[in-house]
Amino acid sequence: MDWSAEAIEQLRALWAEGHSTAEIGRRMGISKNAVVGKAHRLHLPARPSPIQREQAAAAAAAAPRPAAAAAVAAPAVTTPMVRPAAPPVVAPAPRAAAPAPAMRAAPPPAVVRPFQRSSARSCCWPIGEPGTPEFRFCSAEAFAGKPYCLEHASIAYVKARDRREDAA
DNA sequence: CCCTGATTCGC
DNA sequence: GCGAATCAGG
Repeated sequence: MDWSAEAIEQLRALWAEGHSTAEIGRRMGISKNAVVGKAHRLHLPARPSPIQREQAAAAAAAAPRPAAAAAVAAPAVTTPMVRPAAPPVVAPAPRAAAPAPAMRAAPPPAVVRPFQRSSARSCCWPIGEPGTPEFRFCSAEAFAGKPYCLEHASIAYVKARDRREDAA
């Protein structure tokens, strides 16, 4: 896997959209290990892993402060709709700064058609982290009725293999 | 057994 | 830097 700028962009985009590492791997034709390894090296915001969640929970149980205990006891508001649930107040984890990546502000760079107006023909490939000020869309001229420019369409439309998440 | 993500470590 | 192997959990 040569991690070209596009590849990294795609990884970032998919990661920011909250896809599982295996799913990202499937889409990019690489292993989930490659995905998670690269993500780690890129210092992408770690999403709550089963393991860490358990460890945090164990830590919470081990050192139950009143406030934390109350938080745990409470139904903890509603579960976010996005799958990678942000580590809520419940976790007094040392890695507290978990930035809750999931925002789903970005159109999935996949077969799903985002908000493509018939008149709008600028590429809506997401650039940057959704939710950050830097986040924007490519906005280059889109390619022949597609929501993306030629460059991004080439990486957006990937082999329709086993995609479970966006198979709308 | 399917899945999840993180870390390790030889390359 | 890369990613398979491995770990650790659901």
